[in-house]
Amino acid sequence: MSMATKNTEKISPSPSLIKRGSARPYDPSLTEEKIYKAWERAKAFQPAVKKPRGKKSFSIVIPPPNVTGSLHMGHALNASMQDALIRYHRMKGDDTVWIPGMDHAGIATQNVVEKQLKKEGLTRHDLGREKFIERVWQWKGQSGTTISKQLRRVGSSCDWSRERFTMDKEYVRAVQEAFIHYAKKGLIYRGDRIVNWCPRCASSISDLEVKHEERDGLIYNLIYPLVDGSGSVVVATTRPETMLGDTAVAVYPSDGRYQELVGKKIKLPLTNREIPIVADHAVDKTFGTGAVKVTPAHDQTDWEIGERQKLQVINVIGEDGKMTQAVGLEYVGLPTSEAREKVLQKLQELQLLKGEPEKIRHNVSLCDRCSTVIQPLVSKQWFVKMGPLAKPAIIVAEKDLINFEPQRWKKVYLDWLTGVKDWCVSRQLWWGHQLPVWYCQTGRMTNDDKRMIKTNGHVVFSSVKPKKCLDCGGTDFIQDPDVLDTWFSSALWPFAVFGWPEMTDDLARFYPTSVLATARDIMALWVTRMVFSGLEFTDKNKYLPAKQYGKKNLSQQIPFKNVIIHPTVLNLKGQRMSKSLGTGIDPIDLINQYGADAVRFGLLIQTQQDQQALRFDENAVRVGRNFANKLWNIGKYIGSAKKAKTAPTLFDNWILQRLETVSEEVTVALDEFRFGDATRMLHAFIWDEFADWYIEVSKVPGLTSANVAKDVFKKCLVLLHPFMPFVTEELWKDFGDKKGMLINTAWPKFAKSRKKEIKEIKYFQAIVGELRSIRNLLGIPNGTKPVILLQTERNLKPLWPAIAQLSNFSEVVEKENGAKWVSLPATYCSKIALTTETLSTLPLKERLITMESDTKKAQEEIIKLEQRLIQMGDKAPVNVVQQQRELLVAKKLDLEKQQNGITALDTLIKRI
RNA sequence: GGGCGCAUAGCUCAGUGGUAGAGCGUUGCAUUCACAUUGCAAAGGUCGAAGGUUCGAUACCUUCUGCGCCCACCA
Repeated sequence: MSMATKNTEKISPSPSLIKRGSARPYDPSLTEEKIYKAWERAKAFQPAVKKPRGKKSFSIVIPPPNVTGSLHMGHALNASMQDALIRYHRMKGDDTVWIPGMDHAGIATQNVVEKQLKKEGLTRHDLGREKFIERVWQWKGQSGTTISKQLRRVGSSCDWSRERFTMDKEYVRAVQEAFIHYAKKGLIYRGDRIVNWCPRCASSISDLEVKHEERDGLIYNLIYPLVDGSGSVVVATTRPETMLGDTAVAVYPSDGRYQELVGKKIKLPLTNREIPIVADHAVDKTFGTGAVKVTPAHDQTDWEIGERQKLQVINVIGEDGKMTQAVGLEYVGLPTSEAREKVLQKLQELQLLKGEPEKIRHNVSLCDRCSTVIQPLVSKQWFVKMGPLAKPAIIVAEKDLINFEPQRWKKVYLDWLTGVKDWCVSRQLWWGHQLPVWYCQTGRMTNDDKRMIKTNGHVVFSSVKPKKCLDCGGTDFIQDPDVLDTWFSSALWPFAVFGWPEMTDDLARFYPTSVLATARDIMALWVTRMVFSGLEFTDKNKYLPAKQYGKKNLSQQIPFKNVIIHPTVLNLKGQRMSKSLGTGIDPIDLINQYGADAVRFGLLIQTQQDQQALRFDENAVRVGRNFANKLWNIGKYIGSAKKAKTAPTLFDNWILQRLETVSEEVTVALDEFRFGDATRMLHAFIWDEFADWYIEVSKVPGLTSANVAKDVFKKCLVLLHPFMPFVTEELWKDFGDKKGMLINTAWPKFAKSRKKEIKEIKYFQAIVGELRSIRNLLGIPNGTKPVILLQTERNLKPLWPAIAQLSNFSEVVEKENGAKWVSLPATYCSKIALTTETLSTLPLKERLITMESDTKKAQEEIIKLEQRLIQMGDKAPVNVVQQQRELLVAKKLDLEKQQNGITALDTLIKRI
């Protein structure tokens, strides 16, 4: 490597790109990475070491993405919102922190690694648990940084020094602590329950991890003979093989057809068993024959009937999806599909099938992760009792101690918690938090571990292997092989990230958090569980049972004050963005193409209140990119102007007042989480008012002050920074205070505007607009700059140079100084006129047609107004009538001026 | 089956009991100008349908239609 190359590499940090006379347009790829690094170097994302006195804290915990995940548009939107809030509050001077991190995502991650193994022809069982977990950690190390890198690309100002992972040592401790606490409190139990079993994952999965799909199937009618030979009952099923596990036939209690049969017994075909006919309300008497076979072991509803009717439970399908020993030699070991064929064949032989099977479209339950058909079955699982936990979580929402945005989500939250069933928390996976449950192999237990508690059946709850059994002194323990549901650990996220169960400084300082921003699909799965976990575990950070659910107490324990449920990002056709469907867009591709500022801005500007879906339009990102470029060019232009302190002009005062208003509106919008409004307002103000009017006027000498232009621009950069952090930070090098970076600059305070100048400027703008229209209408070539005669209601003489410049006339005059003037159609001006000389060179004939059609429209409007006034009579409020009358007068005047203009032109044409 | 949301310009969406708005797209004009990732101008809408309330409804109420989402045990 030559010395020269080395030297060039050392040239950095550099002055701003503007000063280096950068090529246009603005190129985000030259700035974004450098700026992000500069922020990190400056530790700009970290709060002060100690909490500053008298400062409010503002904290957000990121919804932890799956460790194997990569950024999708939903994440990008999620991050853009959170970062906007974080940057805003940081600038406001709040004690601000944004905690990043990742979720180990039990099933999802395990599946990914299992798929890899499959390619090598291996299963996890070939490796064994330890090796397999090692392998998952390896994969985590490999892919786990992807999403955090991507979050950095977006510009997320997370405090990476506080990054957390749900499988970190400290976090594991929190999870164990929580489980053991529930156990001590008697909220944990183990039982045989019907669960959704995924034969492929070989694990139980929660209701929320099950998806439903409509499929075609066959429904068979089976004939069940009565024991006493007095007849038979016909039952329908889509899964004939489960009949081997039937332990009853159920009918609706008041169903006349079967009244006499209730209490009688059925001789269950293909088995030696006799099963009762029971009456249960769960039966729909209008469906099929009104009699239903009951298989408590393999159907959710049947399980519930079984509970009520005290029925026997016979497991006929095993965890491997094959028939169990319980069915007899003929079927044992058969996959359900084969067992079905065999059962049908047998029944056919016995003439116990009634008619041909019918086609039916029905819902099939599938595993959300691997789309395998769910097999409901009974197995031993650990449960958390939900009743006592849900109650306070319901109360805090009912008392509005949590603010949902949009509000209607409160109902969804409450509905879910109100109907919640006990939570099956055990999963038969290897990747996750292994249950802190130990089974004493000898029978006695000791209590030398503080956290060890005795339960029935020689079970010890402990984070470490117990040393001795309390009762029998046994030292032989086996840990339960199951792991906890991933959501069990995510539920602790808002406080576990701060070091709970230790009473850390961070926990005291940042908990409860300020805002939780998430997509709506994990409302039930996650938000509700964080709330009840928070209420349970953060009572003065001792996580003891909160005895009183008083308002004061609870509000300190709710993990967040605001829940923002943001829209799902869809594509333009309204389809879900999905990699597998090929309907997804990679945000990183967009960032590469347009820059992070553009992507953030483009996403946020498309959001609005109460929206449930966002149809992502790449055009919005282009708007963002163009806007960044516009800022860049404004910067170049204003930066080159000479500094000259002058007394504020009319235009100065106007733009300053508008700025105050916009500052206030943007601030309020941010406080109310209206990101779309905030970005739209800034875009409109900076582009349509500041650039198109103020800066254009500034090209006329003496009408504006350079220092005001700079001040306004500077404030614009501050206001825009939460949304477009990079380009604003880059420009700050030229416009900001020499001392610090924009990220640390104070959010502007605003004063009420007086609005006097605003009316004046509006009038000015209307006149310029009218003149520009006339230019276009008459087809005056751009190169031609005629003199124009103008008479206006207000005295605008000082602004004439500006009017001339902006509407592209050489000069504005007010008196008919000898030349021959022809009046033109006008609305805002009392009189607009051009010389015959100018007009005679123009294609007036064609233009007249357009003008005449315009007058027709005006006439129609007048008629409409007149009719409306008649209709109103004296029934409408006086002020409204008055307003309409004034409107009518104005319209009539406009029409008259237009008609005069047309007549004048017409005369002119005839003369020429 | 229960619940929720949406329907306004070609597209994505604001909005209001009394002139229908933006961005993108389209059309025309403009390139020695900070910016063509630009500027100026313009065209474009029975505000999903039907009733009701009202002097007046795109807006408020009811029903319907279409689309989307969530929850649920239909064999």
